[in-house]
Amino acid sequence: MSTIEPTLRDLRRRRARSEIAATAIALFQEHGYDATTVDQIATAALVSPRTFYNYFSSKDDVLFDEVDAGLDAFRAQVAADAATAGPFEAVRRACVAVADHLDAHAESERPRLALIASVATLRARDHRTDQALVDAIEAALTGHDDADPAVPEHRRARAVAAATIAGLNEATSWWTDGDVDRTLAALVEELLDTLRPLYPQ
Amino acid sequence: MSTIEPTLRDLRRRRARSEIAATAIALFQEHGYDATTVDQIATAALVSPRTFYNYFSSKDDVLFDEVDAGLDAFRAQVAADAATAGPFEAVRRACVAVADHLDAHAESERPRLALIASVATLRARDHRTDQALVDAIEAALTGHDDADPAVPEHRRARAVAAATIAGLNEATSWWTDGDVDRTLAALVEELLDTLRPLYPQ
DNA sequence: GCCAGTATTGCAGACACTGCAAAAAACGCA
DNA sequence: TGCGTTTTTTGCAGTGTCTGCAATACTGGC
Repeated sequence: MSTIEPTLRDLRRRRARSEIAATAIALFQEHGYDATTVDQIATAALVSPRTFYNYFSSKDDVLFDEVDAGLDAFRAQVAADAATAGPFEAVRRACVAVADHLDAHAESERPRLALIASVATLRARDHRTDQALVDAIEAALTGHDDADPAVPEHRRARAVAAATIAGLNEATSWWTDGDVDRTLAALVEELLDTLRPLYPQ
Repeated sequence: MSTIEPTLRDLRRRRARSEIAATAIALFQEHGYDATTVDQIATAALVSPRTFYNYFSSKDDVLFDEVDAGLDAFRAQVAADAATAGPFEAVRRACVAVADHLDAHAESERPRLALIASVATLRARDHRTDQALVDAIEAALTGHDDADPAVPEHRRARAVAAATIAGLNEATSWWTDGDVDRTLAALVEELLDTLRPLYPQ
């Protein structure tokens, strides 16, 4: 059992998965999320509706295909930089890295984020991700992976973390809506500058 | 047509509504939100399932019956106090007022909030309320009801508003979970003290 | 006691999603 | 190449939320 051997079956499966996702997103863009049924996605992707659920646990799952990977990267980078550069710098770098990525893929990411923002169930799903991000920032501030809210210091850290993510979401929303003609990275830098006083030092 | 005449029909209707809501919430507490079907709620409330939807637009609507009224009160109080006492004080007073109310009705509000926090679709619904609260704080900071994100000053205001609400949600969550043995009002005061540096003056 | 407006209800149907078991396909190996 | 095993795909039946529609029951005013 070697560690890396992408079986032919795995490749096949991965291809099918991304094909279904691409089909679904295209339909969402064209007709809207609610107006697109799983049956339509399946038909367009040349599989049975039941097979769709073999690949995705729900209709909205299709829009959050790569977030988990990105989340892990964020967490790792924050944790790594926090030790050497302090929490604020760690958060700043990780956030700007994400922003750079979104700026670079604005063509596809903007409509995707707009879609998420516009549908309640999708926003709910996004909330889970936000919680994970808050956890990461909190850990950078406290040095612990699990903070006890009975400790005032930890409460403060978590509040700052939550405030940061909330602010970032606002910035992302401006960028997504095209309300302001700046890169997301620039908006994120500006936002973190606003929140700077909350961080130590 | 006088302005205030609660018709007998209206009273009837209001009573039916709150009876269904009470029945539903009791069932949610006992069996959990997901494990409770609309059919069960209707049966327990002695109405047909179809009638349930005459009173509530969805299963989760039942848990957000009075929030709109509370929201209006919050908005009004913030707007009123902002002019005389400044944005921070206005926000502080309004938030503490809400917290006091929740502390006073902890018996019923704590499980209700716990329920909301534990179910994704309910949290999504809560998000709408949060947006309205952010709007209210933003208005207190900018003096305008609709802020244009193209204006840096407005971006800053909205970011601060979003950060505040996010922090308040964290505080509420600690209180709801019973992780920390303090009143919500105390936690809210503490939180706003943390966020104080973000507000003008 | 009748009439108009309102509330309640049943029914059929759309849609998301699940469990189960059969059919089809892919794979490994001789 | 052919065969048995494993995986994948699929159909089917069913649950649950929610909607539109039309019939029925009811209420309040005259």
